[in-house]
Amino acid sequence: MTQVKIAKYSVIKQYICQKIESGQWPEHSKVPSENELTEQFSVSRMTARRALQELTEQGLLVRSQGSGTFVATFKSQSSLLEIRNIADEIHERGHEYHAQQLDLKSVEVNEEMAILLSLKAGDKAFFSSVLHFENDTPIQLEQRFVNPKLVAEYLQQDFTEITPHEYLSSEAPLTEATHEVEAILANVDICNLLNITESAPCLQVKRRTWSRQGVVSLAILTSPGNKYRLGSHLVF
Amino acid sequence: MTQVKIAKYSVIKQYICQKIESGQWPEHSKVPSENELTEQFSVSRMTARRALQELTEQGLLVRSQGSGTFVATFKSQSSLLEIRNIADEIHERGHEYHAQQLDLKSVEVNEEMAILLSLKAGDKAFFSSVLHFENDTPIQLEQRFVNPKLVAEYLQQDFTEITPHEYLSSEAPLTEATHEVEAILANVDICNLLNITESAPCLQVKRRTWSRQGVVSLAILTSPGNKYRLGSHLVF
DNA sequence: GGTCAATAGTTGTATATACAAGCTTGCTTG
DNA sequence: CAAGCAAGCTTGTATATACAACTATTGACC
Repeated sequence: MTQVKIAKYSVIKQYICQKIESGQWPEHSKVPSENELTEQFSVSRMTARRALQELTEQGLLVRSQGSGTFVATFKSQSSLLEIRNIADEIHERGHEYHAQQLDLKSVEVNEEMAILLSLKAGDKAFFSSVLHFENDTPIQLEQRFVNPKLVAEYLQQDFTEITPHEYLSSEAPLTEATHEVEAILANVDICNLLNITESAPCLQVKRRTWSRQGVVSLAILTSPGNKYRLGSHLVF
Repeated sequence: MTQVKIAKYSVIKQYICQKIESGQWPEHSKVPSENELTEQFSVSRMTARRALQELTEQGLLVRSQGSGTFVATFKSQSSLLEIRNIADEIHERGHEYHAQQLDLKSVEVNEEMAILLSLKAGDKAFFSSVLHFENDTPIQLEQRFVNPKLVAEYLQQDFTEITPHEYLSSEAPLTEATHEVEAILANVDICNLLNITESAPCLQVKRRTWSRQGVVSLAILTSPGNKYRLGSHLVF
């Protein structure tokens, strides 16, 4: 029996992450200062600092000399990869953006999707489908499959201020996701939705998140014109 | 006149980066230990450590308790984004990989490419084109445009152990790159090269690197079957 | 009431130290 | 010669301390 020693700074990181993930510390809220954490966990300031420092580098926190440490916003966290937030980009082009909810139902999953959602083939999954428009031109069809275990949690939400799709889109901040990008020819139904000919190539992005397992997103972008942009960062 | 104070750990980072970028410290080579940097720069161990630590988090170095710190390999650096290194993936599928150099010539650039390469439209650029095969099936056409200013440097290389295309592929480790992914229908020439029908959709990835500006890569992948995979990482 | 300065609190940088944990090397010992 | 142990190096964790730089608040003064 080997006792795995857990580093103190790692315990503090876990603590802070749990607070953020559970929503107890919302975006922009102030995080305990280095001195407060020092007292609370009976560690030296450098140890407390290390926890805050690393979480800042991971994009969960934002620090400002003189003012304090704060929970980062979603936007600043998802600097690398984002299928969905196309609204900003469209507005930057000076165009109007709006979305239309198409489906919100229960469907039987096929074999591949079953594996991705930790289900058995034929099981029911929650399905949400939204069409995104740029100036009344449909540009992206987004489909989302959700493990029904998460739907219970979903139904407990108060939807007066948030749409169902928005809730399902709001993965936890601690998102580790894998994306698969593929060029496809869409089927008839999708072509009609996106108002394109059947020979037009489309970009399909499949996204699996790990922190909130059981959610798979599928985005189909019309092309050409719609590009999936990625930036990697390496500066200091 | 304000004097900008430069942190000591930052100076050490710059020093190490310069050594790696210039090739003086190749992949896998050992980097000075914390104690050596402590003496060399007359700083405390914690300051030297911070430089190594941050460069490790940025993926330039790899550290191993007990053995030392080493320059990371390309592979471990490009954990996020890589157009080109499909060979490994093909081998993992148990298939054979090989590549064929098609072109290696000078071409006039169009307006768009001129901007990307900091040239004027009609200027000459260096052009390299390589076809990648999986079990004798062409799966990816890769085209590379290079600013002629870099070609001088290119010609000074010793090509006994490295092919021209490999050299042009070996961007500096400090790569900040932007990728644009798009679904397209390839033109006749490319369809012939990739041995696909003209109605088959293709995935086009355009990559611009910033650390070695003046290189633009264009990869065209046949589809379906070829996916462009991305992973984001957030673990501790 | 408005302006400015002092102050307290915050993060940023840097040092010196100590011990733990893992790897490498070389020497001892059987 | 081989096995194994010990020494010495490396990085990892943690503490205590000091000062710098920046911010927001407070309070005094005009």
